[in-house]
Amino acid sequence: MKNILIADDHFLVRDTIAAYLDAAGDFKVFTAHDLGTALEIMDGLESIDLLILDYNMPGMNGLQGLERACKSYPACKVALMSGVANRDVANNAMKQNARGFIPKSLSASSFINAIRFILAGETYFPFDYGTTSSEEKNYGDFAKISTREMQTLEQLCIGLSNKEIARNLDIQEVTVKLHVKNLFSKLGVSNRTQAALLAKERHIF
Amino acid sequence: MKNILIADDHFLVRDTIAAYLDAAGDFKVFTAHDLGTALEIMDGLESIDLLILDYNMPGMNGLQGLERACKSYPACKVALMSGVANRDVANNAMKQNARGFIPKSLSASSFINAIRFILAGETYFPFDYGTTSSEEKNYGDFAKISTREMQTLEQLCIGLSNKEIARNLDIQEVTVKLHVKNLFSKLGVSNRTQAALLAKERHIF
DNA sequence: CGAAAATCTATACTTTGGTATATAATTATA
DNA sequence: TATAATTATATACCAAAGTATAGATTTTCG
Repeated sequence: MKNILIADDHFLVRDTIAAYLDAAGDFKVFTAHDLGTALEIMDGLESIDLLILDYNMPGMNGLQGLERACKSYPACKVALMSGVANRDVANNAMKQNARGFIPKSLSASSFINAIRFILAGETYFPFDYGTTSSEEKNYGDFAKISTREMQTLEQLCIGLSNKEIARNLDIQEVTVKLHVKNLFSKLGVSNRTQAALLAKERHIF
Repeated sequence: MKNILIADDHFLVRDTIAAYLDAAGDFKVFTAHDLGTALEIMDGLESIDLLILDYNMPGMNGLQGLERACKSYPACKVALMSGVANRDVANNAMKQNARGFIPKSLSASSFINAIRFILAGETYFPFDYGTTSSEEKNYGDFAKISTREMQTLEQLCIGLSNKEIARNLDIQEVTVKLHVKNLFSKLGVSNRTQAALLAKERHIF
């Protein structure tokens, strides 16, 4: 049973992956929402076998966060994960001590395989990733959902109205409507019920 | 491993109970939505140990359905289940060959116990049930949800709009609104998202 | 048959949801 | 420091959701 720590600031991405790994059975999964708390967990009781860091995450500062993690915990395998980084970033990550670069465009099964590969002591690097340095797409899974949008989604998932959400988040109702609308397009749904059902289905909340 | 057949025309009641029994582990659960299909299943491959019949269900015609089932399958234990029947009905059911009378007001754990009790060869009858013949309450679980309302709920659970539901059921939008409103009060929720989430949570659809 | 429940529709109304556009302050980061 | 993304707000508008009441039809069942 290997211990894996996933650090990503987006619930949607993080918890979906965590749930998936958990279901695989032979992993014990921990999560963090920024580099700071990730390193705190590393210092804690559990010995982590694999640390997966999101490239875009509070505290990362580009590849500085990766470097810091690699130096602080040389015994731990560290992989960089990103949905938007280009080939240059991936290459530079591997030049430091990263054991792998994981694009979020990976399928779920490929993802598991990549992780097993890295845990086995190999390094995982998709050579065909980002054929051109400046190529940047909107990868499969989800478009980036911001913190505030995620908080809004959380309240959508208990069936609250825009007015109630506004009160809870201490913002205006119009602002809630904005977040809600953006959530719809990012999730690919057309109303709040579908959004809530989708989030529940993927075990986000 | 005992075989149990639950016959109830309301998805909400039937499948919630089925799921609960299934989770208990030592039962194999079958379901039917009216007396006719229940008896068909009885004629089928599986030998049913316990048949639970809803008092209000297509084909039952009061206690006639119970009588018919008891006579057709004397080897099978038959219990009557109801959320609205009064003491008279319960008494008459026991006078026929019913092995038990199960009010829907029963708690989940009491329900399991009642079933084990009956399967063990005893008869289950709650003596304090319906202290007065004419007493009729709205019992715990759910108020009766009609066929049409259930169909509406099903479509709510995939996030459809009233207009879309109306088109699918080939009725007017106002009618859908009526069903939706009735669903809310029966489920104890205040909007369609909550209704969908509740139904999903209880694994109805 | 006759009473009760379920189903359907109509009209009318208020509230909420969802879209659009524009503006601005804040924060992150190259 | 300049640029981009996030967050927030305002105004305005239309569509959809939800409530209420009343009437009509059909089904169910004693």
